[in-house]
This record gives sequence, C-alpha cells and structure tokens, in this order.
Amino acid sequence: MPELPEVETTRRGIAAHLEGQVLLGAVVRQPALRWPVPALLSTVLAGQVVLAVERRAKYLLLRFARGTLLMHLGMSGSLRFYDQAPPVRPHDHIDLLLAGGAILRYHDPRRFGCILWTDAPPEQHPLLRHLAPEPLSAEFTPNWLQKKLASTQRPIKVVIMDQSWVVGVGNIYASESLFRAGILPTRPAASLAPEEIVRLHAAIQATLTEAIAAGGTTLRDYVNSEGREGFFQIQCFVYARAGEPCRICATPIQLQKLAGRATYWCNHCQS
DNA sequence: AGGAAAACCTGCGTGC
DNA sequence: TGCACGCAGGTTTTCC
Repeated sequence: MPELPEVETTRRGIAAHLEGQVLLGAVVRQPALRWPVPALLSTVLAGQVVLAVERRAKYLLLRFARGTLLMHLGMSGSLRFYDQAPPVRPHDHIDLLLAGGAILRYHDPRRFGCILWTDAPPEQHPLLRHLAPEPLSAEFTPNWLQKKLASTQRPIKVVIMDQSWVVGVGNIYASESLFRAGILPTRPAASLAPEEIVRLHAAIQATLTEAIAAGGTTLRDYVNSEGREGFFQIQCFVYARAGEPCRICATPIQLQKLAGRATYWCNHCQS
C-alpha cells in the first residue's frame, strides 16, 4: 500500500504528537509481522524520549537516545495517533503507549510490515544499507540515474521500483511517473536517451511531490495518522484506469503485468 | 551473478 | 448463497 508519499504523510501526521514525549511502553497483540516484533519491545521503549520522527525511503524511524525503532507499513499497514485508546479492532497489532493515555496504534491486515529495534546507526542496518538516495534530495540527480540505468536491460518500470536504484517509488507512482515522462514502462532501462532520463528524473520528483501535497493515494484502505484518506488517485493519469480514456488524448489505457505487477500506460502519449 | 519467480498474509470482488 | 479464484499500495528469499 504505502509508497513514499503515504509514509511521508504519516510521518508528518505523527511527528508533532510524538517528538519530545516519553514512551511508557508498548502492547504487542500480534508479534508475527514480516519479522518477529522484538520480545522486549515494551521494556526497551519504556522511559525513553522520542527525539525525532524521520523517514528513509518507505521506512519510518523513531529516534531515541539509545537507538532507533524502524517501522515499515508493508502493503496494508497504517499508523494512527489517538489521544485516548479506542476499542481494539482486528489487525490492531501494536500500541506504543504515551503519557496521559495517548497511543500510536499500528494496524496491518496483511502483516507484511515490520517493527524492529536497532542500537546501531540505522543507516547501517541491513534493511537500509543498500537503499538509493532520497528521490527528493540533492543527491538524486539525472547523472546518478543515468549511470545506473546504463547497466541493465530490465524494463524501466521494474528498475525504478527497485529500492536499490530509486527509493520510494512503488507500483502506483512508477506508472504515473512514466506517463508523465512520456516513456513506455516496457522500455529496457539502458535504451533511454539522456534527455529521456532527465524527463524521468523530473517526473519522479514532481509525481512524489504532488502526491505528498495531496496526502497520498487511497485506493482501498490507506488512511493517514488521523484516519483520513489521501486524494492523489483523483489525479492519477493511468493507474487503475485500464480501458478508460487517456486524460490527455482519449486513447484507452493499456494494462499488462510486468514482473508480476499491474502496469498501466497510454500507447499514444508514451513511446 | 543478474533476474525472474515464489514466498509471506488477509480481505474483497467476480464469476460460476 | 457458496466457493474457487484472482487480485491488492512491498520486499526478501529462493531458484534458475
């Protein structure tokens, strides 16, 4: 579910509620996520102050003096802040407890997400070590992208979803970015001309930036930290629009599986 | 060794 | 109505 814009929207929603607050502990109802939730999670967190809520790629990082809590929302995860804990619903797996009865609740039907603790600098963690630069940072340049793309014949859509190549772009924003750049998703990465790479780089940044501004995309069940939906899907050009007319030229939007994932494009606007 | 496929898990829509 | 099937915003692991 959540790609970079949804994770960033969540981060912005919870940061002010958490930063500077002392955690009293945690309640773990379901420890079997992508990886087991640390058995001593509550003990580790109790008494610690949340120094900062950060994001790296699609991971959320809660920084403490003694380490970092790494969280990933997987396909169906969401985090919500409550001043007072409401009744527990199915798939409400974890609560982080704050003073005064407030909680941060982790909800994830498919349990593809994870919550892990690390004492070491998080950028050295095995899950974060091989991530590409942040796509909205100065490190992510057309030149950097060009050097990477030249080395593979994989479809460009598959490549920009590979987190060691481009970070934060998932299945929705991959199709949307390629539409915006006017590039077919099936093109071998190494076949892109330099000006196409410049367009793709700009399209990725613009798509992610606009999606963050819209509060992310809600197709099924994504909600932000206040329980509200995102609105980017209203402006999707191709994603989930198979057979519908292209918003630019009215040509029916195409759908094909690429590396097992639904991929959408316009035959007239993209080449 | 790069790249494709399988694996993890639950819920929902569709069609028989 | 019930059931089998396919599909879903992600990423690691396994298998060529």
